[in-house]
Amino acid sequence: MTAKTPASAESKGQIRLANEELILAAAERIFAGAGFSGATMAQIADASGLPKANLHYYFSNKDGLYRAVLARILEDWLAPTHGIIPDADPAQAIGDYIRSKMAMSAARPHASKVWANELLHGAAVVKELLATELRATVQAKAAVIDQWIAAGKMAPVDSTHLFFTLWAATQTYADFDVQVSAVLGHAKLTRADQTRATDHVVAFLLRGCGLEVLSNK
Amino acid sequence: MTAKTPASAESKGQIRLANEELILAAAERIFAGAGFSGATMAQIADASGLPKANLHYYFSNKDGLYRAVLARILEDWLAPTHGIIPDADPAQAIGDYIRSKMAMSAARPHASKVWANELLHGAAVVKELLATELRATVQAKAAVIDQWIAAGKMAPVDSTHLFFTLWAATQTYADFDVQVSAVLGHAKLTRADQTRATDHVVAFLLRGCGLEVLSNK
DNA sequence: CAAGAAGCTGACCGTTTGGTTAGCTTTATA
DNA sequence: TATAAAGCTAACCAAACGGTCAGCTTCTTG
Repeated sequence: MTAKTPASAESKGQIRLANEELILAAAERIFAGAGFSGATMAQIADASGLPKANLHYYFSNKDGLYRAVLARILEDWLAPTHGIIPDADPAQAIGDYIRSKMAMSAARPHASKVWANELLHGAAVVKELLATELRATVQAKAAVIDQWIAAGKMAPVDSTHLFFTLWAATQTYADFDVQVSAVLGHAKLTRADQTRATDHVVAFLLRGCGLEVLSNK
Repeated sequence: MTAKTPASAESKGQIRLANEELILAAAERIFAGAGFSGATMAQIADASGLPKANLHYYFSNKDGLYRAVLARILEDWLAPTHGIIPDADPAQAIGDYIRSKMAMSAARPHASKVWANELLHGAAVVKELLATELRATVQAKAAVIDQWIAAGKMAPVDSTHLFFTLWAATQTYADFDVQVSAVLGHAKLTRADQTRATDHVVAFLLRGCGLEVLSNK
C-alpha cells in the first residue's frame, strides 16, 4: 500500500513473493498426495490458480520446484530439539520434543508426507543433508541423553535409536493418517483423535525412557 | 520333469506360474524404489529379464500388476498377531510380535516400502481393506490388551494407539532406511545394525507397556 | 508520461509412457 | 505326428507430460 524504499527487504518484487508462496503451497499439497512422479505441473497449476506457464516463469522446472518445496519444509523439521540440553529435566525436555513433533504432524501433514516420500524413495535430493546436518544434530543430542542416563536420570535406552523411534511414532499420524482413520473408524482424524494420540504417544514414549509425564506445563 | 496329471494342483501352467513370480518380484522392487507413478513398465520388464510385451501377456495392465503386488504383500502383513491371546504372557506375546515385525522389515524391505507408499498417497487400492480386515484385527487384539491391563498385567496404555506405535517403530527401519543409515554413518544397514535396532525397539516398547524383556527363549 | 522491467499466458512441441497387435515359436495333447 | 493351445515379442500407436516461446499486459521508475 504505502511506497517503500525498494531495496529495503529482499530484492524480490512483492508479486513474485506472493505468487511463489502460492505455488509452493499448492506444490506441497500435490506432491504430498501423489509423490514427485505422480504429481503433474498441470495439477499444481490448477491447485495454485495460476496457468501452467506461469509456474515455469517462477521456477526453472519441476525438479527445481520440488527442491524449493523440500527446502521450505526443512527449516521447520530439524528445529525443535532446542530443549534437549544437559541442564534440562529429561521428562520435560523429551516430553516437549514429542509434543512439538505431534503438533507439527497435525499442523503440516502435507509437509510430513513430502518428506516421508523423499526418504522412502532413496532421498536423492536430501541424502547429503541427512549425512551432515541431521547426523550431527542427532549425535549432539544423543550425547545429552547419554549424560542423563549416566546420571541415573532415565532408563538406559539406545540414545541414537531413541530418535528413530520418536520420529516414527509421531510422524506416523501425518504420513499414514488413512490407516489410523480407517482403524479408528473415522473418515478423518478429529481434534479429539489428535489429543488422544498425543496423550498416548507422550505417556508411552516417556515410560519407555523410564520417565513419568509431568503436569502439562 | 515327470509327467503329472494336469488337473492336480492349480490349473495354471508351470511356465505361467514361474514367470508371474519373476514379474511380481521385479515389480515389488521397482515399485518400492519409485512408487506407482515413478515406476515404468519398461523398468519392471528389464528387472525381470522379460520383454515388456510379456508383462501385458500375464497382467492386464500396470494397475493390475500393482494390485497383484499389493495382494502378495498383504498375506504376510496382517499375519503375525497370532500370539496375542488372553492366556499368553504379555511380555512374551508383545515381544514376539515386535520381533517378528522387525524381522519382516529386515527380510522384505521392498514389500514394506510398497505398502508404505500406498498408505502415504491415500490408499486408493487398499482403503476398503483397512476399514474392514485391519480394523477388525486391531479391535480384537486391542480387546486382549485391555484384558491384560484390567488384570494389572501391564501399564494402562491406549490399546488401539499402541498398535500404531508398534507398526511405526518397527517399519521405520525398512521404510526410512536411508535416514537411519545416514545418521549412523553407514552406507547400508549391517546385520549388526539390525540386531542393535531390534534390541532397542523390543526393550523400549516393552518398557513403554510397563513390561520387561524376557530371556530370548 | 515515456520507456524499460516484470509479470503473464495461449498455443505449440518433442519425448516418454502405457498399452496393442499381428504373427511367430514352443509346448501339450490325443 | 497332427493340431490346438500357450507362450512370446518386435514394431507400432495415441495420450499425457514437461517444457518453450512469442507476444501481450501491468507495474515501476526517472
